[in-house]
Amino acid sequence: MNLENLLNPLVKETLSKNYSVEITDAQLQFQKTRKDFEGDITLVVFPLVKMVKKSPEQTANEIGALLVAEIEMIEGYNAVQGFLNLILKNDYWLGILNQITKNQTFGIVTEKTSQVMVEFSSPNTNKPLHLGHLRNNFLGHSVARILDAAGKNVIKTQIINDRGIHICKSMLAWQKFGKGETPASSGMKGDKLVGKYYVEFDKVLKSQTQQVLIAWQKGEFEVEEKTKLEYQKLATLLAEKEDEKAKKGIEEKIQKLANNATPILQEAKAMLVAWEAKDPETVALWSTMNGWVYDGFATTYASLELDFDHLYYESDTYLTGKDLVEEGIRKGVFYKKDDGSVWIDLTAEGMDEKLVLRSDGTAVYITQDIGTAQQRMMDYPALNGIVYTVGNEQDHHFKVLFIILEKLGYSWAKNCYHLSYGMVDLPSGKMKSREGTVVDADDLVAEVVEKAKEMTEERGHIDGMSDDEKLELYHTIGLGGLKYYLLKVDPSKRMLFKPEESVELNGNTGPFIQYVHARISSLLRKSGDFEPKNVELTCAMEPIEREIIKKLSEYSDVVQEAAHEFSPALIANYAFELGKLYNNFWQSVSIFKEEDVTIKEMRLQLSANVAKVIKSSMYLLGIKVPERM
RNA sequence: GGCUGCAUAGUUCAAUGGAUAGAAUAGAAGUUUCCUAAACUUUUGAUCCAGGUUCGAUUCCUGGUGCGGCUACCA
Repeated sequence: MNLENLLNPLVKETLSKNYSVEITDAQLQFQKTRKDFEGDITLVVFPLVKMVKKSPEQTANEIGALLVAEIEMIEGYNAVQGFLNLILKNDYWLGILNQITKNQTFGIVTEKTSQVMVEFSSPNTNKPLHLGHLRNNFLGHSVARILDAAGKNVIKTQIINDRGIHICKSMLAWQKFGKGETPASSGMKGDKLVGKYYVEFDKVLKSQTQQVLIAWQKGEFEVEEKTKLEYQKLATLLAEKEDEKAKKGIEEKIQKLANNATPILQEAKAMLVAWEAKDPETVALWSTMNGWVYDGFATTYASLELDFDHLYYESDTYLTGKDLVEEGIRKGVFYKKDDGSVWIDLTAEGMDEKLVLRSDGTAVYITQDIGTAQQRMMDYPALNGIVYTVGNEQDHHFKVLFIILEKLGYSWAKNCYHLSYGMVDLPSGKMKSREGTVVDADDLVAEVVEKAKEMTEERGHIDGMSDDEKLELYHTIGLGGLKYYLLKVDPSKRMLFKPEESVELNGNTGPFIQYVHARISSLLRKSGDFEPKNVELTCAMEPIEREIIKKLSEYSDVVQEAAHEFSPALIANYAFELGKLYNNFWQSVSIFKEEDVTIKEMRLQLSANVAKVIKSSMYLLGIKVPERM
């Protein structure tokens, strides 16, 4: 029970009685008391001014006096402008502290009410994970834990994009230039090896595109008439335009046209068709190379401390998607064009037409998404919604997907939610694989762990730890810092990744919070006979202790709000604020030197509860907290 | 061009329509006979522009400026 809910009926009753009017919830606005004022909670009196028929300040004073007289737990008040700051009795807060002490799972809803699926990561199998995937992974994994803490039965999943033109590109390049290279023969991590051939493909594609363009400029066309005419049209247009921006757009279209006309891309496309036709040789190569990638991913996920409950593979679901498209044609949701391609008309929804099946009959991205959603609902009949953790460049895609699902007649479509997050930018700008500015996930983790090692050794707090324990600690600190850095920002916003700040240990960082936990652990170890028990309600308290209990009491609400907003950032901010308050307390109040046993006991309880809530909140972020550091 | 998102201290981020717009970092000045100084204290410094709604706007609405994203038979 939070303070606002507790006070609401009491205040309502008091006011109704004294002013003979019904008070609505809209009129009763509570908010947190700002820290420059004394008080535990603040009533905004502007909505009540008309009722009392006095100035805001006079209204506040009048109501304040009334509440102190009639509500037991309120000890005093002060009125500043239209704000009535209420001060509660010490024993209220000590009672809260005792409740928190008793509750081992404080803030967490343990009874599960409904089932929800959270999808995150979902990489392509043609290249290794990078920084962008890290934000996705940490976000999705954390949101899964937050929803679980808020009372949902959560299934963590991902859709592995294991088929499609992208993996064919790597396969083709390996076939052409690989000379049989394997992870075993080269000592390379599987995902890195496959990624290498994807880059290789891109290089060849680029050079062939140039050749095609040169040929076209000379008037040599070895392509379909349609392409030739299209090119000539664009070339004429380009010559006419003056505007730089318009020119660039046309140039891009020409590039794309030439791209499509290259022999190597034609080969890759043929390979995709062969794969969909289940050509044995193609399928064998496909499964070998995907196997390499999965081994590589497994290593990365393990080091990131991430896990999934159920994996879906696009190769298993895209056919369901194709079937559903057929069904949709019969239902009149989709229509077929003359060339055989299948579309949906979304102009009524203010959008364009959208392709759902290519003219060659192969599936596109959204085809399998339709199939996967259907498959999931069949696998988990009790499922009450799917959360898709995917970057905001796909906002449009998910809008379309959800409309399609609805049009296909699925009632659960309205429970699908796109957890859209902003891109991660580097100080140098956008990450671009073509320009080699992509930050590799494995490299980044190695870097932050190494940095944590250096910093920890410098401090020398861990003498006597075994080598294994030390390695684990460095990993906990480094990875914790990285996760916190990526999670503390509002997910929906674009963020800037500054490498030197991601390994920082001071300020608003993961290690700062971990340090609070390590200190309290040390304290509790030294206190020896400490065990949780009730604090006497008559115990004296410092203002900072009151602040900490107040902050602790907010944890449940923060968890609920984070679940509602799908925002780990709220948890991160909360944990940091709690840690900061505790550090302030630590600095100004002594525990072991305290002679009053009751006070000493209260301070230990307080410390133990701070450690408990920090551990719990960091768990929701997927971050471990050490006993020593 | 169309659709869409964002704009807050030097920098990176906060702020259910409410008080004197908070933190962190960078800058300046301090704190260690005491439970872990990866800490703490003090201090300098900001709402893109112009209107509108409101008792009250960083927040809502309109227009402008700047920066992203989408606008693929890519995913």
